[in-house]
Amino acid sequence: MAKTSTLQDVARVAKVSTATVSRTLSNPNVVSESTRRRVSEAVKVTGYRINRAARTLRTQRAHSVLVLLPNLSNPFFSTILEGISRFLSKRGYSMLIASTKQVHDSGEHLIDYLDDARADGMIILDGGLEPTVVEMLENAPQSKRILFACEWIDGANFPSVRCQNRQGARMAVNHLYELGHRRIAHVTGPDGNVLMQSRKDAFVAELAKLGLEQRPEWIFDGDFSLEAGCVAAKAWIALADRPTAVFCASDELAMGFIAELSRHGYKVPEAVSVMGFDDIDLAEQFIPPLTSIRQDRLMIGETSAEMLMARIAAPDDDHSQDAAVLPVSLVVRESTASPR
Amino acid sequence: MAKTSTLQDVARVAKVSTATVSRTLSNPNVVSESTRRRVSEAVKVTGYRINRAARTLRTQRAHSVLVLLPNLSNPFFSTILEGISRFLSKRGYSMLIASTKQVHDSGEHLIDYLDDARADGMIILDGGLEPTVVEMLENAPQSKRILFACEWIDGANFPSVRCQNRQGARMAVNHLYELGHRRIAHVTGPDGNVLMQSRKDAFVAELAKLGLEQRPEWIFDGDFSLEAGCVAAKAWIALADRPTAVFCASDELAMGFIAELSRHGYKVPEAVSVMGFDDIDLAEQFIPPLTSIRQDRLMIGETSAEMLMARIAAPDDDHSQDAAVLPVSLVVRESTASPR
DNA sequence: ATAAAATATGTAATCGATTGCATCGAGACT
DNA sequence: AGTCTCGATGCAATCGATTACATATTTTAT
Repeated sequence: MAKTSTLQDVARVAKVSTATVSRTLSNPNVVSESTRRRVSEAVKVTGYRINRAARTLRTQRAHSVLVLLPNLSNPFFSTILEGISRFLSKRGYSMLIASTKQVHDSGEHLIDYLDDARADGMIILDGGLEPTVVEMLENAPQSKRILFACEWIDGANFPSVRCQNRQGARMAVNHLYELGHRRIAHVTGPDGNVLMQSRKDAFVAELAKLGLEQRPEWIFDGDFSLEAGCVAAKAWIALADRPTAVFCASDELAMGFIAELSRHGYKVPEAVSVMGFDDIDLAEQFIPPLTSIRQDRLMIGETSAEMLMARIAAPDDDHSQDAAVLPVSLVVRESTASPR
Repeated sequence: MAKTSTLQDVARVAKVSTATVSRTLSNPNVVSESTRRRVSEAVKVTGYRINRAARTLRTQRAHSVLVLLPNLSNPFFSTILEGISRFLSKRGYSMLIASTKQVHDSGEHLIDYLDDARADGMIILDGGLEPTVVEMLENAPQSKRILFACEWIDGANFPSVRCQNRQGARMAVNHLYELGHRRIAHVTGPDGNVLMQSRKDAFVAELAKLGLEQRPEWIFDGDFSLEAGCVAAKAWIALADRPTAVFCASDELAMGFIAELSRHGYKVPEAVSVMGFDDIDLAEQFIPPLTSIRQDRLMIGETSAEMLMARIAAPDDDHSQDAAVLPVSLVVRESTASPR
């Protein structure tokens, strides 16, 4: 059972120094054509694989990126990860995954991942970090290698990739308005969440702009989850004076909302139009198929990875303005209709 | 901006050798109480963080594990990842994620991850690897640090963690039988998949055992996806002589099936009882709430991580019989009922 | 033809932590 | 007192790749 071979082995076989082998591999155009061939041959013969630990130690580059999720079991993130991973693997980078909660519970600090040469950069998909953690990240010498995606931290100066949340909410309201709805409710995301705030603010502003009636009891506090959608549905049912349409801040909310309504005998969109946000895979197969605001999660992932890599490659360039805002689009399906 | 400090720095501050610092950190009981205190103090003062690349290089232990998925954007895996990550982070290990397809496309070999000191072990959630790849993995010197979870490779000798697929299928058939169904159909997983095979075999065997009628056209070829469920539903509708119940090999299949039926005006469970397999989060909120076979994905993850770590820690022990088969349970909801 | 410049390659230090071996001092035993 | 043990610590080699610098060789310019 052959131990995995090293640069030395390759050098010996190719009858050159390790320096030459190393150069052949990382900077082929500085070595002559003939040695290049000899070395390539030797690499093949020995089955050489670079030892990443050694390279990392010497170059201080881990060639890997950490992706931080609030919660690993949330399927919302899977496509984003796919996008990140695609970009990274094209560049020979690996993807580490951790959840903020677990890192915290295990007594580690987030910054350790950058500190201890495990990762070169960090993509954070969690806008709900504690202020002390945020402050630590901002003041860390590695703060330039941190990027937020989807969510972000208000007031902090990290680059971020996000979708047009306000625009999405506006599109939602206008879609419902054009169908003829004049009494429109909203189920929000979790308290304090930046996405929920953007979407809610834009929702309120758009209602105002259209001159629609607004009532406090037509805004239901939620948290993006199915359960919260159910709770909101109960609240809607309990209203004496019910809105004819509901814009939910996430597809899961909308699904929970519809599910709960259905348990009480209300049909969508006949009794009420309901729409979501995100356009997750299942939205199309839900009954009724869900009208939603689509965000391109694959692109969010790819863009994040690309921006982070650029910052890692050139940390001193001015990236301070970096903030990609990706477009959203309205996907009309069957959960919305004109009020009867 | 302080460069991150090294063992040398700590040693200097504590006025001991680097050897002593290293021992204090990794094997505290061989150093005296007093130096232990001095070193701890120095660690705190300097803000020392171990450099993992250096440690990996020296010890040949990366303290990280690679998890391989067939497809990153499949939300089925997220809870499993959560389970794996929980266990790993407890042990100070990191989790790398990659998809078999991407690794393949980027021209790398799977085994490279173990070869190049990036990961100490590998959990593979993809039973659909190409035979040449499987053969390479089997013959690699690192083959003892590979484990399959959920899916596995028939004929290969890797340890694995899986759920009781046959038992689950039996429970499904019996549930439908007890409701009074005598004409039961099955929508399978993808061709060649080990899960689909187990579930289908057990389905067929159980029908036989109960003496129920079997017809080739009552077995619909699927692939675990929503779309395949829709296709199967169309096929069901086209049948002259329809089964009264359908056992789908995955929840997504069942959802697609039900969604398509609903588009054609058929209601579940009135027109036909439908059940799934997996009990994904959404099953409960689907309309109608889905009867399913529940597998504990968190436990699959944790068990996998635990078994793999044991093999990494003691590669020479005999683990050849290792195969954990985790229990499944029937969750009855509203998508199944007695035939009218 | 000769100096200067450009190209190709080798030598050896280095990244930071671990660990086998050597050393030293203190207590135990005869 | 002399020898032996044992615990605590230090010295220095080591893991494998990269790279500044030195050296040797070839090309170009004058």
